[in-house]
Amino acid sequence: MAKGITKDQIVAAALDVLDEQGIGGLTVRALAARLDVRAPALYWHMRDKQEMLDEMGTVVHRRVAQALSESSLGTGWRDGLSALAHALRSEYLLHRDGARTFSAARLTDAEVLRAQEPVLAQLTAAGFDIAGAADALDLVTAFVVGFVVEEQKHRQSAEAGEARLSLDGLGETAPLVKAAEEARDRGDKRFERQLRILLEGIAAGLDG
Amino acid sequence: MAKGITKDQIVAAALDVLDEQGIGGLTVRALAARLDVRAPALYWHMRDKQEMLDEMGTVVHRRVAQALSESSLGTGWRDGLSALAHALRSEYLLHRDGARTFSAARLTDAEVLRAQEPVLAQLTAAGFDIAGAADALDLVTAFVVGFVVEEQKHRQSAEAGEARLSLDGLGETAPLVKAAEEARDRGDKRFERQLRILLEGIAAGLDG
DNA sequence: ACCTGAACACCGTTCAAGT
DNA sequence: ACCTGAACACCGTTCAAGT
Repeated sequence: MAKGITKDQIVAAALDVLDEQGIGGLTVRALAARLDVRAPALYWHMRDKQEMLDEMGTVVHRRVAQALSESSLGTGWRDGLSALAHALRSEYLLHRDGARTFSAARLTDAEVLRAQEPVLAQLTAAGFDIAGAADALDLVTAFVVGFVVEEQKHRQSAEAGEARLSLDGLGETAPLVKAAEEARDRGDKRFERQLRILLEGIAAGLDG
Repeated sequence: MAKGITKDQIVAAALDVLDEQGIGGLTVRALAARLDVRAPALYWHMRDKQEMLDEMGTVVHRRVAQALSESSLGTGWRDGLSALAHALRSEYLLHRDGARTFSAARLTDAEVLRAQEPVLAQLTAAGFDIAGAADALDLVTAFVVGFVVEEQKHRQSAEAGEARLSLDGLGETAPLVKAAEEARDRGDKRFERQLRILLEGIAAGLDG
């Protein structure tokens, strides 16, 4: 029973393959094998591989929207943007190569954007005009994408046990670069600090 | 005369192929053809394709460092970070798929990091501790990466004449999302505004 | 409607062999 | 030292044919 593969199943399986094999191992054949069909079967359900990647990104961003709608109800614009940032980072971090993969995808469903409505409402209620609200939202989004791209790049080279760039030569002529490298922590605390700085800048636009 | 291909020539040719064919057209064979050799010849000069991508990213970031060292001399931390942001965005925008391609690369030369020294010096001179200076610098970098990734994604789908996501269905239930979409300009002005907001947040950390 | 087998035009990479 | 020819094990995608 329940014969035939659905688009949702394809996307779910693709996310599994992504996690296990990484973006380089996410091939149409590997995906087909996981679904127990031959590769050409997938082309009955999707136009090409890019469409599959776009659908994957849309599903992940739908989850971001879902998490956002569950977390930011009834609070101020700061909490709204913070919830957006956290939801986006969390969903990206859930998947191997998530930031690179999903930030490159193009949404196939405009409904996903609806989750921005309450955040924009909070911002405009606080006194931002619509352009300022859009800037604030886009700024937070760009930061999270850039942050997690870098975060996952480091995480992977660490897991692969790859040689870090030696900073020995910089010790004498660039002591601050070396000190900054050593002072840099990784992970949640760093994200929270930088997000807070960003939100400060947005808040400053209210009275400027 | 001048027989034999050099690593620098390979990287330069690879950047040309990237601009003409995009990241998907940047194959080892296409690169070899441009250099008038057969594909296996390239493997005498590099270990694999990833090393080539890393070298490309390193060259581009060296240019960012160069531009930075020429533009921010003798000014305050704000100008230093602003120059960094502009140099990074400019060099990324110079190449097709630049943000995606180069932000994924891993630096092969620590010397590139030396360009951060004057910026970090400006920040610490202004009163930031080393961790705060590193946060400020990383925050600006993450923003630029995220901003240009999005910028080039939109630019390409526009050039390819691809269908924009229809927002019609959102008109009644998500008017702010629709208004924000219509209010959003693209390009330099938007970048300048968002960068200014970011710098405001960093400045706030000095007295907080 | 949904899937397969076979095939096409590619990939990145290796390696013996050439100069 | 530097490059080629040939080959290997793959890719994404198409399409006639099957059910």
